[in-house]
Amino acid sequence: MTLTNNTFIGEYAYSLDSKGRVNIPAKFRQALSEDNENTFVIARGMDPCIWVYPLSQWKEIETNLRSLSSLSKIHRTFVRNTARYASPSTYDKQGRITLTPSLIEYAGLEKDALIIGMVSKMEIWDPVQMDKTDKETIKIDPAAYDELAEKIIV
Amino acid sequence: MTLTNNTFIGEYAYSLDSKGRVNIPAKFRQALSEDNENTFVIARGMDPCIWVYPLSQWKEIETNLRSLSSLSKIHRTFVRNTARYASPSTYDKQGRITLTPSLIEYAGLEKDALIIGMVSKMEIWDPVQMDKTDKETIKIDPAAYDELAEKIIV
DNA sequence: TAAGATTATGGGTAGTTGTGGGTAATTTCC
DNA sequence: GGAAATTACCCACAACTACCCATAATCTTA
Repeated sequence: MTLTNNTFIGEYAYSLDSKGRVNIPAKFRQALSEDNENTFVIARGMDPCIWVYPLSQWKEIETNLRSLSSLSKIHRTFVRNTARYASPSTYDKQGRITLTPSLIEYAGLEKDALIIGMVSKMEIWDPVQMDKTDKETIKIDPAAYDELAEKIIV
Repeated sequence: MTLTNNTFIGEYAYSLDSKGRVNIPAKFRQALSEDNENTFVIARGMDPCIWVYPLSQWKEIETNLRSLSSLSKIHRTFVRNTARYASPSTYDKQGRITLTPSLIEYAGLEKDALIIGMVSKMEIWDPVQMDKTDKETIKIDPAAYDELAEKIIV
């Protein structure tokens, strides 16, 4: 059952094949609205993982990037860092997208790949990196969550 | 897969041949709208790299340059620096553009050339220069950078 | 429960892409 | 005006990628 268009939740374990392809969970594919043309945009995450945006979502980011002027050094750097590692990827008849060697290396992917729904996008993790990050998460200051409480109701 | 007309993202490693030619990534060529007539305009970047605009985009820049008054010294300098080293370049049947010796020298290009999508234009870098610039990026004010990220990455 | 449909994974192939070099046309300079 | 140099255009090959098919495992449905 699909919840809402372009909304992704849940965790899936897949494998990366020798050609750098990973499956996109069927549920996520079904959640993708028509205007995305079966296409995602993969990019570097803030954590050591790959971010996967629906095409339409990425286009919004592109629009915002266009508003930045290259006269400003920090703007140039930001556009470069954001666009540089991004690449569109249409899933094939079997529902797989092809990852770039650069992103595979960045995320430390080898054989296994965890796909995690992040509501508006998804993340692809190497299980080892995920474990490591999970352990660090415990260290997060509870006060920070208190602050979050003001913004969001769970 | 082409995202939007005249929009460039991703990073590509190519080589500069003995005639000063570099390949333009096939994806970038496909993204170029018809009215550009297979032509880009190459110019000095603000960083030590070459900026490559679609012809139509460059025409807009020309319009903006026209609006700057020559009474102001900083305007004069800016217009001069921008226009001086700019030159149109149409790609050949194999998809390569020819760079000018002046720009090759400015960017410090030798054998390898990195082509980076900057959304509305692209950049051509020597890998050594790119590395150097990447390392300087660390010095950028994290607070200002985060603020940008919050605005741009939806 | 059994048959059919869907999903995850592997591999083959034809067309595309990147790179090198060659030749004819054009420009430059004496 | 003619030789030299430069530029634009063309061909060829190797590497790669997108697309296709095949199979096994899983889920759905009657």
